[in-house]
Amino acid sequence: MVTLAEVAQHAGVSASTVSYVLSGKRSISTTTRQRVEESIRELGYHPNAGARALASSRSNIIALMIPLRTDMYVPVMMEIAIAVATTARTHGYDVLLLTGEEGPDAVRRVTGSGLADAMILMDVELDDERLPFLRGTDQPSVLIGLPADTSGLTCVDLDFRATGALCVEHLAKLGHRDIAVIGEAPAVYERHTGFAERTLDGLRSRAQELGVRLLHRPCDGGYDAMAVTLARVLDERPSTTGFVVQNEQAVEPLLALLRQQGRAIPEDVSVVAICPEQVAVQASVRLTSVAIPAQEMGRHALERLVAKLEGSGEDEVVLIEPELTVRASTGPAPSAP
Amino acid sequence: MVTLAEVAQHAGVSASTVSYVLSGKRSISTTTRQRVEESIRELGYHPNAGARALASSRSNIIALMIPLRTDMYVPVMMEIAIAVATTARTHGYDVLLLTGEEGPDAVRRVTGSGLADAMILMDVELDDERLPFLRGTDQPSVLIGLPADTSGLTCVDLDFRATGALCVEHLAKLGHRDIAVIGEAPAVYERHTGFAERTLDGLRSRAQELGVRLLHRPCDGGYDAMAVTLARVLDERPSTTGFVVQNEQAVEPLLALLRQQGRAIPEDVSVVAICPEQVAVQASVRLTSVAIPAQEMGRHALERLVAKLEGSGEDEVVLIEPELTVRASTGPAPSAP
DNA sequence: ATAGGTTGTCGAAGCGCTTCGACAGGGACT
DNA sequence: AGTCCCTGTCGAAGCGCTTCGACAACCTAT
Repeated sequence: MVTLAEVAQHAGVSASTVSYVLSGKRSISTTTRQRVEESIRELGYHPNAGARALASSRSNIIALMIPLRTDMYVPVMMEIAIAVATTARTHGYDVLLLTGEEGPDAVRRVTGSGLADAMILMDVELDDERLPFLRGTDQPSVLIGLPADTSGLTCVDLDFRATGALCVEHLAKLGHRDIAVIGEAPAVYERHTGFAERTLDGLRSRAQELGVRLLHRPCDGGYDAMAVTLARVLDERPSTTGFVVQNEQAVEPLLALLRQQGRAIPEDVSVVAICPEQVAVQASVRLTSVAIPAQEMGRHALERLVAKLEGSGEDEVVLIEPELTVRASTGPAPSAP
Repeated sequence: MVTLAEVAQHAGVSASTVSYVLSGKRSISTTTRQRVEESIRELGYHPNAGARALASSRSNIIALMIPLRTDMYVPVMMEIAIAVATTARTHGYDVLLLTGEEGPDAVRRVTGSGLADAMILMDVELDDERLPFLRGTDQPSVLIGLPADTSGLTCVDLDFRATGALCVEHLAKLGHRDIAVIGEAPAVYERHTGFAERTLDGLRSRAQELGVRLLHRPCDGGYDAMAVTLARVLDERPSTTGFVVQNEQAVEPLLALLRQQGRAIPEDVSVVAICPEQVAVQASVRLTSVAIPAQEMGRHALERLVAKLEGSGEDEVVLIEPELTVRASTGPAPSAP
């Protein structure tokens, strides 16, 4: 293992000089800098992370807490995680992966040990039990998702209220007066995950404003669950011509079942999905959808966090503006016979 | 920040004693131990990770390098990552998330800086450029996936050769004589990812042994790609009655397209999938499948790695035995008319 | 020419922990 | 009673780095 001291000796300067070359915290003459850099390259020197963390009390590590639930759509989580990790690298940080399993203890452990300089939390519940620990420390943090009380917190999320509104608007404009909402798995609502409720909120209030009837049903992923849910919906509201789906695992089943019932998309029924782009374009019908900008969320979260670490970040709730892309799954409501 | 010294003072012992209580590396009398533990609790002490790493030259961190490609099935990656992370915690390790982006440099950086004690690599190519760096360091590592040359490496993977064989056997036993293999995206083969080729190997050699005709076609995910591929396959080999799919994104499209052509599953055609359990049971037909045991792979990899860190692990290739579960998508080949 | 300000470099202290060798005290033996 | 060996504890060194204050050397403005 090559050490700073060895580099210093090789370059004929003191250790502190090498350190300043590395950190740029003091000015160094060009000649010295070059000599040092040359030595570093020649010896293949890599600063020791532990020593650095100890001396500077910064680890240059950011903790990312991801859920280990399986009822959420996994690729979105993954995409966020990867966006966080790659963006972190561009700022000189590495990412430590924590699973939700440990819960609040993980927060304490990581902040207490100085393992990470800051943390990003995903899958935030409305009344998340990790929040007190976050508020109780001066370690910067960013949530992906919105809790009920955001005071003193920085949060990044898609504006799901607006997303809901957007979906209803689109369908209403096409003349649909009876809309069914196929939601996330019941467990997601039970645990009071903010985004699901906020979407619903947006859907409902816009529907009311526009005089559209709304029927919301949570639904597990897969064909069987979707079949049951769809049957109930059509039984209760046979006049339904518009669907909003917010559950990636239910999208394809819904399309298949509608087709199976002889309802053509978009001639007889229209479907709007709230899902990642990839799902929308790879589905059996190219779906009109509001995209979940996973990458953008990850990147945003990380950048806010870095801003806070550098002292310039204020607490703030960043809501990403939703965008609805019209594709082949929506069309004018069939006129009454 | 509470330090070791403060705990020691509070408990009326020396710092080293506290350290030994924590590490258990020397015997401590019960009374002292209790007094120290009490102080630790009372003061809310957490050992400083940096100091620990510096003094002991062990960071208790394991690096996990995940691919950031999108042509692989993401949930599997995620599941492996989570299994690694949770298993790591039970052994006292944390996990650092590296994305494939940095490539070999990341290996150098992490081993050089002592940031991590060991690493796990996913998405290994047959002639992976990270391998020289792995072989060139004495830091333990485990690969998930198999490169061409496994000498001096520890690898964990599903036995994809056996998996391929198993699929053919099952279909052959049911009387199918013409089998089409819908494979991963072309890019996966082009990059020489081991598992895809090994599966093909297993499929082919078993097919030959059993006198079954095999037609292999790579295929991108989604409906459009699948439609093109399927049309070609049926054109070239109209007598095809059995399908093996190794591409999660192509499974549902395949099923839908077959149905659309009026081919009933499993009466007219049989389909065997190589995919995670969840995909198999959530599909529109419950699929006969060979499961990809993501969790098991992650857990295995981590446990081998910990064994190596503790000095007892030998280099070794661990191939997980595939299991074929019969569900509703396979049945006897239709007898010739 | 001198005071004052820059700029570039160095030495030393110290971050919080682990670990080694030393050693006091108490059995269990001769 | 003396020796030996445990067991439990302590002190000190040191891990590799950052950072602070000091200071020499030079430059500029009087």
